[in-house]
Amino acid sequence: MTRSNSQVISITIRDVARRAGVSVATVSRFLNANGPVAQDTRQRLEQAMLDLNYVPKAAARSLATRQSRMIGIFLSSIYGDFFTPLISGIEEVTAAAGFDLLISTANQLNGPQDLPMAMFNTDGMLVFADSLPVNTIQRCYELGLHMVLIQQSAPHGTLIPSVTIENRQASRQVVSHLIEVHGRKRIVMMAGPSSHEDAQLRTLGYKDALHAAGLKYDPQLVLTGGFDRQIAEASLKQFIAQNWDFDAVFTGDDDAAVGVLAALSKAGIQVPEEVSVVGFDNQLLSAYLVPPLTTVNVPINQVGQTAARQLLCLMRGEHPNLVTVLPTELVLRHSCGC
Amino acid sequence: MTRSNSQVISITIRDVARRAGVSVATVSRFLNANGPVAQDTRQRLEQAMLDLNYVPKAAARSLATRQSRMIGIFLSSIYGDFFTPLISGIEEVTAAAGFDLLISTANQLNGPQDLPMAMFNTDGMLVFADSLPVNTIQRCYELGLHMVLIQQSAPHGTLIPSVTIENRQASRQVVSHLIEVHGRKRIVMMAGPSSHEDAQLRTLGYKDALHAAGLKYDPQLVLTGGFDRQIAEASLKQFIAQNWDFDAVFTGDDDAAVGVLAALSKAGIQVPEEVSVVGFDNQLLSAYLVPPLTTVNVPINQVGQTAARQLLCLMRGEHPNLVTVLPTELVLRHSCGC
DNA sequence: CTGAAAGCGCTTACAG
DNA sequence: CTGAAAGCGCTTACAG
Repeated sequence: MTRSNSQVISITIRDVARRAGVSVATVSRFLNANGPVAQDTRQRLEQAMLDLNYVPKAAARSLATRQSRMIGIFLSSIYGDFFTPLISGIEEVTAAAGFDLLISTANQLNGPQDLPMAMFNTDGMLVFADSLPVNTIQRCYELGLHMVLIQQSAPHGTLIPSVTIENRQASRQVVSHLIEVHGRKRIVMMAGPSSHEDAQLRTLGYKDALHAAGLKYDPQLVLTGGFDRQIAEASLKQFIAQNWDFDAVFTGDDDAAVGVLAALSKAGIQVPEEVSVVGFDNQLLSAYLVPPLTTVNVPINQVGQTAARQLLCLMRGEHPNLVTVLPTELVLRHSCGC
Repeated sequence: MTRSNSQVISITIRDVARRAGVSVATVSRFLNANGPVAQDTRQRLEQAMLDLNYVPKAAARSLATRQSRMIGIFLSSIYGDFFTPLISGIEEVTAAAGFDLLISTANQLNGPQDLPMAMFNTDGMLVFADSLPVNTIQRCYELGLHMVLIQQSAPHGTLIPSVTIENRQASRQVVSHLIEVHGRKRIVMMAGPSSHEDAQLRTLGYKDALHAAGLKYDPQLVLTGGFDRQIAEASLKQFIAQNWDFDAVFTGDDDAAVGVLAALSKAGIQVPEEVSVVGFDNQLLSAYLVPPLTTVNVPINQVGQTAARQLLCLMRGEHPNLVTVLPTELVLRHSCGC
């Protein structure tokens, strides 16, 4: 490993200027296409950069422009099939606008505002539900940081744009489907983390459906799913062990549905013959489950795109939509009985 | 949105110095703990920073130190349950060392070396198998960029550290299990992308096992799985439609196994009674499949950690291990017949 | 169309 | 233990 100590010789804008016989100002103008440059000068510059293998230093540029060209994403976790399409959607629009992405899972909050310092050096940030305490969000807002909330509405007193989906309506719809089409009456709600706004809304939608059908709401049927395979499996397993009286399960998300399906299978309970199962999110995996999962399509990729666009808006000083609610769609497969 | 135009008033090291009644040099020393600072000076500095809400500008610091404190990760895609634990493992060690992560999926290669320019501004990069053309890797090496390869060995003529796992051996082992324990003889290989070194090695391991058992290698049994649910499902579906003669499937990775299980289920073929299925990777999901998947555990998180550690080594000018091969382990569940 | 010069906000020898 | 000053590599009015 003799090369491990080798330093990359740093080519600067001065080297390029010298080789092309112009000033650094001209090189800069050419680089940023923000000023006139004569045709033949262009040629020489192009050549010089190629010859020298020139790459502008981001740090110097940031310092001069006071922009980092980076956007931060705050996630509660990087795990889960949900985040991949979300990040992917975000990346599509930020990359097109020339921004890089700094991804941070909320595990090391060390800045003066309980934020990783790196975040202060981004041009804006995208904050996913529950990844940051509400008062931290508020302080960032007061400091004037640009940000957009995802799957969470703006804290009281702030005007932070947010992008969410029809959590409550869609939940009501899928549960109503269970009741009306499949005649289910004892429906278990495998609820997500109560601190998540979307989890709360989905549980409310479940109650709405019950109410609309004149079914009584039984708190005993509401279990802890945690948006998590393992937690959901354990929850249902325990439930099955002590009770038998249910004919369907609505899980807060598809991940929980994976756990529910596993628990049911291990207990020898037939899906959908004995028990219907429906999820939420329409993650890529859901079509491959056995049986294929009936769920609610959430345009996750689009959520990411939209949030990124609103943030870009904000950064440009334009007026983004304060609230965006994206539509969902019922995806009927086999696990409900269809 | 009156605040959208508001500028964050930028507090600099000079403001802190002024308020604490010292020079910027002293503030810097305090900040970086790389020089003596009197006890009472410390106190005043601490207070001043708090009062002013001071956050050092990363750009200025980078420019002065010529270090970005960022590490780049190059992935072919961000999709798949494989990458999450990988990134997570990487993050654990880089975060502890004070580095941020810049994640790049190889879709926009625009720098002079077919690399996103942002990558040149990192202090080092982690390159996952097949995310970068070999000659790009070579050029980066020649430029003296610090990097470590994951699941791919160093190109000829280079001394780039790489971190891989026992792909060939483990494949042989799991296929042998199918043959010896479950008496399988017509084993389909659902191969990964042939450009992936690990996919090639897994197919070699499959052949090794056949050879060792005295079974003849039948190229017709090698299908295209692409490390992908959908591709694998389509491949097997077609295979089933025209042929019936197989009693097991070894998939190049667990994702492909998901597709295989789906195809089998739709064709009404019983697993493991009629056909055994085994995967590779031991992704989180595999335990939740129906039936639970027999697979090979790959310490993905540890692969990430190790690669990150080697990179940190390289960046410090130390001598990292040129080749690290991490051990795997057979995970027996129900899909093979156990 | 082009250049000289100030400035962005840090760090780092060097002197004291 | 502390400060003055140069330097990191860009960008951006301003003048020509």
